[in-house]
Amino acid sequence: MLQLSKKVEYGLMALRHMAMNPSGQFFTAKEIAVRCDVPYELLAKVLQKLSKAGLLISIQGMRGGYSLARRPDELQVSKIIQVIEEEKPTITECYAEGMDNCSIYDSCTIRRPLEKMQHNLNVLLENTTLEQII
Amino acid sequence: MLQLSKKVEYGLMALRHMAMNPSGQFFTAKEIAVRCDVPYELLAKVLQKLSKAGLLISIQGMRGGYSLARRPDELQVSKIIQVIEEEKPTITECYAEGMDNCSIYDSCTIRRPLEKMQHNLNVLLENTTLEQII
DNA sequence: CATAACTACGACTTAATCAGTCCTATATTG
DNA sequence: CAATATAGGACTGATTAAGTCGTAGTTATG
Repeated sequence: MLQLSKKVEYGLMALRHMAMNPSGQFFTAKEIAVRCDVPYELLAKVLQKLSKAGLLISIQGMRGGYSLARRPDELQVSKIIQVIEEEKPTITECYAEGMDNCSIYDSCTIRRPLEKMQHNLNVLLENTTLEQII
Repeated sequence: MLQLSKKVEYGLMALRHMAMNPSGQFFTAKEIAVRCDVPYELLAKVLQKLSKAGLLISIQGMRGGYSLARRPDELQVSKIIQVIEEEKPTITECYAEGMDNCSIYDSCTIRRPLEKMQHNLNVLLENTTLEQII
């Protein structure tokens, strides 16, 4: 309940690992997986998403790897979650997907009231940057 | 991701329904289920938990039902979630269950850094009361 | 130019959790 | 004692998360 997924956890661990080392340095997925004791295949996909979204720079081929594309203080946790999960973190699905996916959309009595809570969560996740969780 | 469960949603809807009517009034599970357009059996269990935890007063038997045991402004969302889920809302399992349930507890590099975020979430959920989501 | 060391990406399997249903017991009223 | 509630255990099905596998494409280097 309200928990981060393993993918997000692994992603944060990897990003933290990179942020703790001199900027510009490149790391392979395998190296990070070993260091963070995390399943390689899963981590690899997470890194691919982060790279595709422009949060990481990737270099293919031998001597390739990943490197942070932004300064840690510019990297919001909300953005990291959004990229990895492919959707913004929402406390209830209708905020993300609208009425089409909610069978009681019209009769739902808490959608509007919960908007405040959602807003506060947004602020919290936007204000938390990678730098703060190093 | 970071979403409330249906049980919590239904619980909040039911509590809101009660809070919007004169205090002291009793409601049956069936009545609330119909009004909120929510599965009766599931809702019934949620109400039982809330009552067992002292957030609701229950009266059994014919002409029975549930009533709020506290004022809406005394009912924290964090408490409601905790009762329904039977655990405090945590962004990562180790905060709730400790090292026994986490295979990488020792090597986990983000547990301590994330404590700030967890703390901020706690504050948010504690400061949001039922009154505010009416 | 072949090979080793990488990223990229889709398909698949398994595990875990959540949502929902059903059944029975117990309490209370009239 | 019949009707209407809460109480609660057991079960099934649906959905999602987690993890695995296979393969293709890219690049440095001997």
